[in-house]
Amino acid sequence: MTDSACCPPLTSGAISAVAAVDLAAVFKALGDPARLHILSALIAAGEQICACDFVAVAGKSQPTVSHHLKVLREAGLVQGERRGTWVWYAVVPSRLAEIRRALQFEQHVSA
Amino acid sequence: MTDSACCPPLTSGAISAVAAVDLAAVFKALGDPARLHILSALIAAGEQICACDFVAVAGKSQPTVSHHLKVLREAGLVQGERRGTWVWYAVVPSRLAEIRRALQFEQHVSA
DNA sequence: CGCCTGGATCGAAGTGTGTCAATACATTGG
DNA sequence: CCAATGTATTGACACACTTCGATCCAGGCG
Repeated sequence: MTDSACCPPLTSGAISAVAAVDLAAVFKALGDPARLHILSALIAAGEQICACDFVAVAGKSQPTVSHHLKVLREAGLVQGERRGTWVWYAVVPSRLAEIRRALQFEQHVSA
Repeated sequence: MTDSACCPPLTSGAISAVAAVDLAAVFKALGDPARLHILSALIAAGEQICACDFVAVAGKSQPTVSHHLKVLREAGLVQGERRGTWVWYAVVPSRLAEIRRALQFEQHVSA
């Protein structure tokens, strides 16, 4: 590294290693079209949606959809509630808000 | 599908297929800790950063960092400008704003 | 109780991604 | 023009991810 020419003392970055891994995990969960379709349907609906509908929404097989729902669940983006035979899913708005907040990355632009 | 019991006419979701693929691509670019470190450093700095610094920021080899910078570039998240021997990178704020907006997914909650 | 349906899990195949060593390209300096 | 340094590309390898068929688990219904 040519310290003399171009290098401010940054070196460690502004985000912690664990925070980076955590955030990356959430973004990775969002980084699939099928999962975005599911999430979009949930948000557009504004209410719970039966898991059985996501097969049509995502255009994927039932096991695949179940897998995607698990990923979204583990990312804290959706919540599943068993109601009799069916499982109803809902978005977790606070989680979405968190991510939006993270996306401005402490960009405290001096208000 | 048991239409009688649980299925509203959703079926197609609220986001188009192409939009889903596009958005997913951006989120995929954000879905790596090394890239988040780079982006975070850029935003925290609030100014351009020499590419040579990212090796320390990300803790990865020079080719790996170059690869990540390419991914961020192609996602429209950062911009590189060659200035003599070095290349200086800057974040693209409008792109970040776009993504934050997408994250509320047309949640026009009846305003 | 046995059956049926919705949902999750398992196993496997194919593809994509992160990583680095080696190398090529670009620009400055002698 | 050649050497030196910063950056990008290539090739290769290991690992993770998406996908689906087959199977298993759970809850209602005859």
